[in-house]
Amino acid sequence: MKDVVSNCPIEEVMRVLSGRWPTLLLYYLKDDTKRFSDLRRDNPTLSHRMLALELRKLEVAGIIRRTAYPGYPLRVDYDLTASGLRLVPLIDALGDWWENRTGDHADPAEKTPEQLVSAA
Amino acid sequence: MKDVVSNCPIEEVMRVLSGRWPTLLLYYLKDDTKRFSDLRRDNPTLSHRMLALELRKLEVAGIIRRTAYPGYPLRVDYDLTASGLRLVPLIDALGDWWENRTGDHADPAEKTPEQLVSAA
DNA sequence: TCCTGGTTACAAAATAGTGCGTAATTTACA
DNA sequence: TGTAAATTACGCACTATTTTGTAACCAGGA
Repeated sequence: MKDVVSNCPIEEVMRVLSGRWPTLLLYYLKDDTKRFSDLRRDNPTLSHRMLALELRKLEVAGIIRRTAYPGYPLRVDYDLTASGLRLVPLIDALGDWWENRTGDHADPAEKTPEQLVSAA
Repeated sequence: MKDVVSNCPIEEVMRVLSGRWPTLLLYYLKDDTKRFSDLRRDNPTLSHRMLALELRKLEVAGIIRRTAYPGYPLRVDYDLTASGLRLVPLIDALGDWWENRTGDHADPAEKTPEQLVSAA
């Protein structure tokens, strides 16, 4: 089951946004235009292969724009598209939610679990 | 580099939400309380093992609540916590963004790419 | 024996990292 | 003047690591 076309927008966004790198790259590109080598320097734990793959994925998804200039040495710029920019606050909202989420999974039950049992 | 503690909330949410199942489960539990076996029936492509793993991950993250009743046959209910419910609209927003994102990655450049080159 | 909700061990599959190759021009240097 | 070396953004093949699936096992009562 490789590429199941989902027709569900949420499933599709998540396919693009899942993983460590997409949101990270989003943030590196949020305010600036960056080059491939800039992004690599920005975080060394991201291999050039992954960077290339992720950048392409985000480009195809219309989140970032790739601008290649002719001549050598090569030169390619990356920045967010208008859509990409609109995505940023949504991701921020997730971050805020995470920070402010209550620990209500540990609270004194509101669902009459009189016969509640501690997990196996 | 196994479990890098990120201190970045966005990185942390994405670690929980990444993959096919988290958001799907969120939707199955959005309005109803479900049992393990319900969720399995709801979508057969999710293996028994993965369901157990994902449910635990979401529980630890405070997104869903697990309620186990004593006695056999076993009986365990799952539903969203208050935090989990608050997460739903944020995920919806992502879905909306995806559906309405413009194809501006293909538009007539607004960034003077006079010497633009088609990608390799 | 079946039921439910797991867990574990092992195998298979998907995903990520490493290192080499490449292109066209400039600079380095003898 | 000729040539070797560096530069940048990848693609590719091979390997390492991680994730996921499969199947078997458990508990204890009906």
